[in-house]
Amino acid sequence: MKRTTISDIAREAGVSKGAVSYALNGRPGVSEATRSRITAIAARMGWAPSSVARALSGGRAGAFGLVIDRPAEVLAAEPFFMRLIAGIQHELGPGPTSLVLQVSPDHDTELEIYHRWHAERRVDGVLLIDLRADDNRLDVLASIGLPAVVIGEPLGRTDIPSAWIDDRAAIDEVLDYLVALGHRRVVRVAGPREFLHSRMRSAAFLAAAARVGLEAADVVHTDYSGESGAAAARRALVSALPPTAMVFDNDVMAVAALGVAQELGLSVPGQLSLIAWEDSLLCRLVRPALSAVRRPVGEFGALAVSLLRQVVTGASVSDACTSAPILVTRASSGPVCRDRPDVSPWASTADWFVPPRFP
Amino acid sequence: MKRTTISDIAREAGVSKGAVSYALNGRPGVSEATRSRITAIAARMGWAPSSVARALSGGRAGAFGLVIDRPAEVLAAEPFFMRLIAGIQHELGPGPTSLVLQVSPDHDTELEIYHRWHAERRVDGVLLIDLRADDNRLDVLASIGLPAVVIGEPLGRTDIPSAWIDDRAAIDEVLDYLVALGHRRVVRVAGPREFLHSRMRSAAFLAAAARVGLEAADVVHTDYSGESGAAAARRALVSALPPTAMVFDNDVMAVAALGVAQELGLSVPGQLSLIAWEDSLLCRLVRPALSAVRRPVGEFGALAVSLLRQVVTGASVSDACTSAPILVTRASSGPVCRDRPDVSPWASTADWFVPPRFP
DNA sequence: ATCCTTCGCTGATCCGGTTCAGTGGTGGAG
DNA sequence: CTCCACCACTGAACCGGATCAGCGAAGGAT
Repeated sequence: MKRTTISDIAREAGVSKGAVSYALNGRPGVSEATRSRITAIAARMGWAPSSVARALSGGRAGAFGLVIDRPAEVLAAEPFFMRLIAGIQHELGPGPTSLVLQVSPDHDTELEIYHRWHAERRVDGVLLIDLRADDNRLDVLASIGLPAVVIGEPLGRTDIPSAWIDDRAAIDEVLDYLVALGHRRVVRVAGPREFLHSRMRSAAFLAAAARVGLEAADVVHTDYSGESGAAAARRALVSALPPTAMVFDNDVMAVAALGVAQELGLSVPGQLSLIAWEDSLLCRLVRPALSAVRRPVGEFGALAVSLLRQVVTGASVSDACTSAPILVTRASSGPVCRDRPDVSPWASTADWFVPPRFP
Repeated sequence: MKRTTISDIAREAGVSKGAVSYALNGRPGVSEATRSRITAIAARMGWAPSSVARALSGGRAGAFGLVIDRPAEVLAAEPFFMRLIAGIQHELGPGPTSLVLQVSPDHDTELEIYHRWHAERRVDGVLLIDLRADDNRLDVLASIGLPAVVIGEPLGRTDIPSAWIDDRAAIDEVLDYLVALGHRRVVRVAGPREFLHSRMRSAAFLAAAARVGLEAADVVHTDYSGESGAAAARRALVSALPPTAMVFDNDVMAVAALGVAQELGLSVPGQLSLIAWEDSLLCRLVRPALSAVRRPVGEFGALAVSLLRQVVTGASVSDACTSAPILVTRASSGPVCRDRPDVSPWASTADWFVPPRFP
């Protein structure tokens, strides 16, 4: 199964390899007549450029890399990554650039992967995700000279620009909505404190809470798991002054909290409103269905790819923002129940203390 | 940021490029003393082989390809793919082979991608998923000579072997379990009829139903979506002789059916047992938690990679099976309620006919 | 008619490895 | 001592494109 090369085409057309290269790449150096003749022959012979040969001589690999440093279990649970990947693919399209994906067990391995990819010239640039507060990936990548784009929060760098979603605006929208419904005590159940996006959303939440004059606004950091979301919800709901609304950093924790509320005999949304971050099938399938902030995740990935395209050409690129996330309200959020006592009625009984059901 | 090449090492060591190549690849042709000296220099200079150069001369691309032909929305909803990818990655490890992923909008595009990958020499082989009954991918790949492995069902081919999970055994286990609980009428809500795995599971289901002597065993094919799962459940449950147990081909449909059962006022598992295929967070988070068949999806991907490794070396490989899937029973399945009438009590009322809640 | 420019194309080189035919030197067998 | 086998290594070709200097021919200006 011999594959056709430009040499075959050159022989067939009776010209030199160089002429074929010019013709097929749309570069000047051949006449239009010759170009169309060569193009026709190439099409007839089913030629496609060898990505490796092109990469070797051109210095480009024709691929972008994405390392995901999350446990496999979390990856499977979070639709975010697949939607992101789908968006990346959509932007890459059928073009000459493909996506190389690697799941990394930890942070150090991730750095090793970047080093290896660079040394092997396997990728032309990488997409960075889940930026941490003290993240050294930016410095490492800058030092080895591997182009990169952050999928996350704006950092104001021109060498490593960011694609970002305006979560701050979404948080404002959510709090305005909750306040309009009469909520005065809101708890945010955030992701890991290490993640910059989680931190920034927490800061935005506290700022918005101060702006709208909430009576109480707390932030609890978790590991994104259903278990920790349930635990956070349980602790908040059995406290002396429980919140009337809770905002979660993903869908899994919100669903887990819904289960906790049901165990505690709390009606949702009568006594407790729940809002998830990241709309998903999960949000729609549970009863009551969960209100959620729907973020343009696919667009997020696509935007990052288009930024990275510019960075690898050597351009100085600035941060870019996706379209705005929107709050999708469903049955899990509603007005505060007027006749609800300040101190929860079940706080005096002991049967709410059920063991967590999440194995 | 000049990257070191074997020429740099050769100059440094005072030997030829060829000697360096022999030394670094552990091939005979250099003395042990020279080899260790060259290896040390390479390590000191931070050398890593250029994957493209190696691919160009060696004829191997150093990558495997995976095309996923499912809508982005389904991809996001199904944890299967991410778990599969995680398993693939784990098997590939930090080695010289990486994974190239492509999401395809349709079947024809998928074939184009294979042609392009082959012509571009971008991948050494591909992993095939979601095999269809009249799938021409096998023939196309065989004709262009691109090594492939099926992730799915055993086909008995040696040129394109299969990695497979023994779903038949799992179906036997599920039906034995349901029969032991007293169920006599079971409906299986399957995936699309086009998918071979869906068909084979349906055939296995009907065979097992005959073996254990079920009173009624029906199969309904769907598109895997929550909507169609809900519709299938609704139709089955309002029929004259409704099933007492339903087995679903994924988790999403089972959860949707749970919502339908609640709308119909059916207790789960009192009046209806539900079993999902593919255990997931979703199964654990809903109330009642769903019994599910947990399949070794990660192992599935890993096994396929190891098969593909052998195929690309030109070996004739036979099908390989993963470890057995297991049935994880939770609150959604239980014994048939003795006092349940054969004709459902709600069939006479009209209020069960709620419109589907899935937008 | 001559010079100069531009066009269209050729031939060679390069990218960074792999691989193979040689080649010089060493050592053992005869 | 000679011959031969073998070892360690060299030099060059090769993979399939990209790129560049150069070259002949055509055309325009003078």
